[in-house]
Amino acid sequence: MTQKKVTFDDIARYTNFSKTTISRYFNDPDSLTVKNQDIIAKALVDLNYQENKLAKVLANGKSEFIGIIVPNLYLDYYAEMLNQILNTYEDFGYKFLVFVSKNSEETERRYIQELLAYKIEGMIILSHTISSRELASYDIPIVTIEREDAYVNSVNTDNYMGAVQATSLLYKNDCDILVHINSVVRKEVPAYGRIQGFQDICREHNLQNELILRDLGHSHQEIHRSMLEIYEYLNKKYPHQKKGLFMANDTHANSMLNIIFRDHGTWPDEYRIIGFDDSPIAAQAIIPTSSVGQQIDKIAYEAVELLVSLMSERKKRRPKPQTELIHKNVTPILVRRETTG
Amino acid sequence: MTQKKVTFDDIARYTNFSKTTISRYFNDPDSLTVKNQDIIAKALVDLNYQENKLAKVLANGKSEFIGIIVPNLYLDYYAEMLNQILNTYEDFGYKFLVFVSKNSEETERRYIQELLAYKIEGMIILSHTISSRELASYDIPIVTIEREDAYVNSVNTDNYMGAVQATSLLYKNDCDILVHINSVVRKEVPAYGRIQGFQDICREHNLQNELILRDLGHSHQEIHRSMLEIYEYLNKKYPHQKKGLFMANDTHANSMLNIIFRDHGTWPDEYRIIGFDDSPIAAQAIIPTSSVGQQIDKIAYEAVELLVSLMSERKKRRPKPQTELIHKNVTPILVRRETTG
DNA sequence: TTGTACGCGTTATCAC
DNA sequence: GTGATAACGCGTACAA
Repeated sequence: MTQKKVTFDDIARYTNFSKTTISRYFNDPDSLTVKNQDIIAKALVDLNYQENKLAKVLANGKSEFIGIIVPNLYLDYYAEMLNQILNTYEDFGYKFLVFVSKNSEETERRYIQELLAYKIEGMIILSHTISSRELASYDIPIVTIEREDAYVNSVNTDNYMGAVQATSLLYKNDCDILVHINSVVRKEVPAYGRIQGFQDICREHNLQNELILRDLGHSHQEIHRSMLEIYEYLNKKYPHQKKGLFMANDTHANSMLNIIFRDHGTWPDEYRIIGFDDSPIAAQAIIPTSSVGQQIDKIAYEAVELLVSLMSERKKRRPKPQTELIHKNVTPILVRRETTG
Repeated sequence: MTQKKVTFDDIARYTNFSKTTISRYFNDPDSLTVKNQDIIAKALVDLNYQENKLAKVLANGKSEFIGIIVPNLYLDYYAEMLNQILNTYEDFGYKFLVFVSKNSEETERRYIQELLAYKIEGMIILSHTISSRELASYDIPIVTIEREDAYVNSVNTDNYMGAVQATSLLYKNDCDILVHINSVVRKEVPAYGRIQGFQDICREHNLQNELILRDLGHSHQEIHRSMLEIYEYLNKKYPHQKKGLFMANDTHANSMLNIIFRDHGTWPDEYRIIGFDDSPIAAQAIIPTSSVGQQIDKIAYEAVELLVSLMSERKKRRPKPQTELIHKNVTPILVRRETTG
């Protein structure tokens, strides 16, 4: 049996104050005498009061909701990012309404409508389906993470710097040939910087290098097959040369690593390998794998912090419209393990 | 500049209907003539109406919110479970407010209060900190997943059956000695069934066996160190015997697998190993690892479905109080890979 | 089929 | 320092 909720009216009646005073007890307690504060405090426990934030929202418009759309949660990167975002509740008090979008623009639009219906004050977008131009058309503060961001605020990893670090490390490992293996990445996506960084360093030091960009598949099996093909290709093309592999992520790196290791029965000097993200798999691999570690905690915090500042501006009596977009970059950290010297 | 929102009143004025008719258009459209439906539909786009579900909730009490508390998201198990739970939005329409609890009872209670303040209709609890007895004291439908559930409804994996399958498989692999390695598990937790199942099968077939229960640590490093110790211990105690290892999860299994593989340079016939959960790591390991796969999608769906039925009952004019708790079991699926014959 | 009037639980404005 | 009273946007008897 759902017991009927006790409201400010009940408390007011119980304490012989007015509804207004009860409200003030919560929002500006110091405007009451200490004595009266105690009276109300006691009444709250006596009556077992349960606050109703929805009524509050209706009255003052501040939902303290942030909407989130993530592409999935099976990639460790997104799971950890969501984790870190949710953790910011302790710092900012915003609650999160989370949707997982499965690559359909239409469903994603539905999700956004649903979020707007719940009066979210801002959005954090990690999915890639809807263009930033369309996102910007919603009249609400938005921060994206690691996706095309031409028309919206964003926080991204400095992919270029990450690639520079990774490539330089392979270079210092005296590799004869440097290879970057990645799927086809659009120029507008921050991750494109990984390709640029790789190329720039290779050019700068005049290094023999090869860029392998193609659809590598998504399932473990597909990726494994792709890596197997590439492995054989590299062995044929660059026999007895020391090959330095800069992989697009740690899953790819692990797959390639396993192939090499099983083929040799050990970790051969002929190969060097470095992944991206510093996912758990990098540390848990048969040979702990070097990786460019994204500072997920920092990215998440900065994204929420930025969004909070935008939302706060909105709540002011005379909010200044945002004049120019903010794009923050977070520098990745190179994690050196056993797959590089 | 936040444009002021258009409400039912605006639409009513624009169409010369009353507020009530507009409301009916949304909640019982067939009670209007088709012609009038069209008029209102047109007005909605003309005025660019944006529904406000919070006002709706305040009026009818149905928030369509479900609160979730997960312990973390770095374990693949929880991430995938959350993913599957969020996906049920397409089936049931409930939105999810998610909190990550970091093992403090106090913060978890705060989270629950916050959830209640937003008028959630039910809760799904995956964290372990608060006793089911206390959870039951909240006047709201609750379903837990894979945790102590004496006083609440729950959906769990049939851990006992999983252990039976795993142990039987090792037995059929002609192992001389079966070992179950786990942390210390309380009897009240569903996962305790893994220990029972292992023991029962060993007794039944009169198998030489050993139970290693101890704190194995949480970080990758700690786990690795524990596994190393256990590996050396087993080699010393059972030299030249074929050892069948039933591990508590795939992370442990992978750690042990790597140790064995690096020690031998290949996968020796002297060892058989099987993990639990069928996490990605099981397929991505240097030797694809056999595992007892939890049907996370099914568990998630059943949990939400059960919760929805409980919440629906509540919304009826004369809800029947729940007389007895419901505990559902989902049978795990044995995934055979290369670490068992 | 449509409209009137009030309620949902809180905040905001103005008065005292 | 405290209290009336009117919002906030929608649902729902009850009436017409």
